[in-house]
Formats: sequence, C-alpha cells, structure tokens
Amino acid sequence: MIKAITGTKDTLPSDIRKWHHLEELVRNVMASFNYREIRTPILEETALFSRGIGESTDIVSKEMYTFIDRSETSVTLKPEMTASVVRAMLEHSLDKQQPLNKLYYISPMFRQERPQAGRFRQFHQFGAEALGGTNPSLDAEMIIVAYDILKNLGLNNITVKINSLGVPSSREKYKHILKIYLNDKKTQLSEESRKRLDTNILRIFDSKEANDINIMEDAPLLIEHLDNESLEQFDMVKQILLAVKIPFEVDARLVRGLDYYTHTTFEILSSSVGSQSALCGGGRYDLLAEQIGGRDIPGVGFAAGIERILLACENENSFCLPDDFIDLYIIRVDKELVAKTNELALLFRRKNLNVEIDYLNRSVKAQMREANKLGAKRVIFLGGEEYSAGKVVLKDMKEGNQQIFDLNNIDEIINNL
RNA sequence: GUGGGUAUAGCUCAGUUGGUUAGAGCGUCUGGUUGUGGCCCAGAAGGUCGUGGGUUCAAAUCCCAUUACUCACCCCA
Repeated sequence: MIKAITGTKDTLPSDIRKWHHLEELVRNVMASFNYREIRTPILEETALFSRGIGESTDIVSKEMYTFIDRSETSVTLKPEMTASVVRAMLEHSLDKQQPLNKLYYISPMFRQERPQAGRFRQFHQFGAEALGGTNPSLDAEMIIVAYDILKNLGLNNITVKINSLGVPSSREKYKHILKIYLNDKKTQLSEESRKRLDTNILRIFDSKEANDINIMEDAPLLIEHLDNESLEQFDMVKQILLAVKIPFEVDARLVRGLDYYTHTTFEILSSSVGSQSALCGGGRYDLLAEQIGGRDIPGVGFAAGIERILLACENENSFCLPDDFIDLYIIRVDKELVAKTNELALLFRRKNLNVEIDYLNRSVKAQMREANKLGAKRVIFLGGEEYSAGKVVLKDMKEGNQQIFDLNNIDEIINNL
C-alpha cells in the first residue's frame, strides 16, 4: 500500500468545511483592509531563499526541499512566501505602478522537518505583505489583521508579543555589547548556544536550556540599545495597538529565525495547541528587496499556520459549523425510471439546487435512509401510480408531510422547495 | 539529527497469569410484507492482531529486530 509521504496530510471531505470557513474568513478580512490576493509558483530558484531568508538559518541550511531539475537549475519548494512575493513585485514592477502594494496569500509551504503536533512537511499559511511603506500604521495593521482573523475564528487563548529589532547599525552595535557580556560566560553556555555566538548571536535568547535562560536573564537587551528613530517607530506601533485595544506584551527576547527582519517583529501564540504554539509570526523587512538583488523597497508582513490555527480551534471548540445538507433527493421508485430520474435531477440542478439521486440500484427504503443521512430537506418519489398520472410526490423530511405535484410543472415544485 | 510512547475490524478501543473458531461500540450493507427516513429490532459483511525472526506443546499476549505513526528536543507557522 502506497501511503502519503511523511509529514503530508490528506484533507478529507469531512474536514474541508473548516478549511473553507477559514479561507473565506481570511478573504473577507483581507478584502476589508484592501489587501489583494497574489499567487506565486510553488517552485522557485533556490537562490531566492538562500539570499532572502539567509544562508545560516535553519530553514535554508537543513529544511528545504531542494533538487536539480532537468535543465540543471537548483529549484526549491517554497518554505515561506515573503521572498516569493517580493520577487514577484520586483519582477512585475508593481512598485512602479503604485507606491504601496498590499498583498495577501493562502498557499501550501514545504519544510523537511520532523513532524509533530502542529507541524507538517507540507503545511499551509495565509499571510499578508505591505510593500513600499515604512509607516508604523502598516506594522500595526499586520497585527490587527492577524488578530482579527484569529478572534473571528473564536480563539480566546491567544497572546500577542511584539519587539523591535531596530536597524542594522544599532543591531550590530548591540550584538557587540552582547558578545562582550557573553564572552566570559562562554563555558557555561550550551553547545548549541556557543555555536550561535558567531553565527546568530540573537537566537541565544530562544534557547530553552535552563542554564542558557539563566545567563540571558541578565543579558543586555536590544531594546535598550535601539537608535531613536527605531524607538519612535516602535512607540508608534504600540500607540496604535493601544488605540485599537489589541492586548499585547513587549517581549524584549523575541527574535525571529529569518535574517531579513528589521524594526518591528511580532508573534501570536496560543496556549491551546502543543509545544508549537506560534500561530502567527511576522515583522518588518526593509532590507529584503535589496538582498535578493532588487530595488530598495521596505516591507512588512506576517504569516499564519493554518493547520495550527485549526488545531487551536478544535481544542478550544471554537467553531460549530452547521451540518451538511442537500436540497433534494430524488427517489426512484420504479427501476425502469433511471433515465427519467437523471432528467428530472438535471432540471433542479440547473436551478442551482443541491440534488442527489441513487446510483446503486437500491430499494426505496435504502434510498430514504440515504436521503436522511445526507440531510436532504425534501425528497421526491418518482414512480408508481402518481407517475402514471403524470405526477410526483414531494415529501418534507423534517415535517414528514407530503404533497402531489404535476410533473410538468417544475417551477411550482421549485416554489415549494 | 536525538529521545520517549503507540501499533488488534473503516473509526474508537477491549482482550484477564501465554491456552479452543480474536471481541464490543460506532460506521457500512440487508431485512422488519405489496412504494417512505430518523428511534428501535434482527441479521450480515469486514481482521495476514504493523512486518520479520525467536522462545514455547501453544504467542495478539514474552524476547529481539525492523517499519510506520505519534509526542517532545532543535527550529519554526
């Protein structure tokens, strides 16, 4: 038996309504903020990600699905979407058509990690990117959009954490300060963290080793070493969030795993999922466009993990979707009426009604059971004396009563559905 | 890549100290009179007990290996 590849999942009909519900909500909220959908290929040239996300990041160094295609090009299944969106904007000069582009997406992503609760190798994200503006309104808007979507899904146990990474120059100065602080504590750090001293020192804040956490307790914080401009920008973001009454906490230790972030970063966490509690992450990336060889265009965005969000919704029991139903089930009483059943069904189906018939030659009783199971609001009995007299019986499945209609007068039947 | 847990019917799970033809609930199918659902009742189908070895008179049960799934670490959505 061939099975689905590790870390990939089939979404069965019994689950699809949740996905549709979420997707529809995302589209509605995005539309209300005037974000427009963009779709990019699943495959990109590998260099887009290695340059954009950063060679030393975990995503690029060990998690990408990369292969050489038949034209000897190294291609990669997209592990995230921001680099692709920025590439598309540059490639199609969207930035020259209008100064600000507000874009959103819903798309599968691929990372070859070990699966666990809320983590898959093929997973799905929705997200937004605002390209071309540095105004803190946009930073705040990302958080607002994400927060509103999660709240509209009925999620309660969520926390918004924000931080600022500042501009590269002040960050470099701070890294130096942090390094001095850590230098004489080097031997006490975990092996992983020691490696990060040189590769990505900020991520030592992410460590879960008790000893590392201890040491970092007293470490100097980036936020204390930001330049004035960054502080003002961050302050404005906070003011906006306060004004719109979105609860948040500043987490000076919040750093992100992708290299392109500057200024504002944020995460939305849920206590209703397993240990992979980040439902959503994002921030500002004013350097990304240049890093991938394009024009200097600032941007800010976020991405949210759909599987994790749906998991949180399930654990919080946050949506109760109505049962599936169909409008009409046509019961073929006489076996000879196969063609007539199809003909009649088509008349209703072309009126945009949701109609089902029997395909298994089953008894009237079995067809009735099926109609009931499908949640049919009404059934039509086609056959017997009524049919000989040019009539059909229409039964209301909820009330249980039935009426007789002229088979030629479809419109009258439809009026009674 | 590292560690823990699990593996019996389509699903959720029982299966006692190893001992007859491996069970339940749900689901599926058929029927409960000539053409009518839900509730109820009756019956049926459906299992190489993850796979491969070993111990034993005898293995779903004990041992070893292997695979898959799962949770956690790392990192992230």
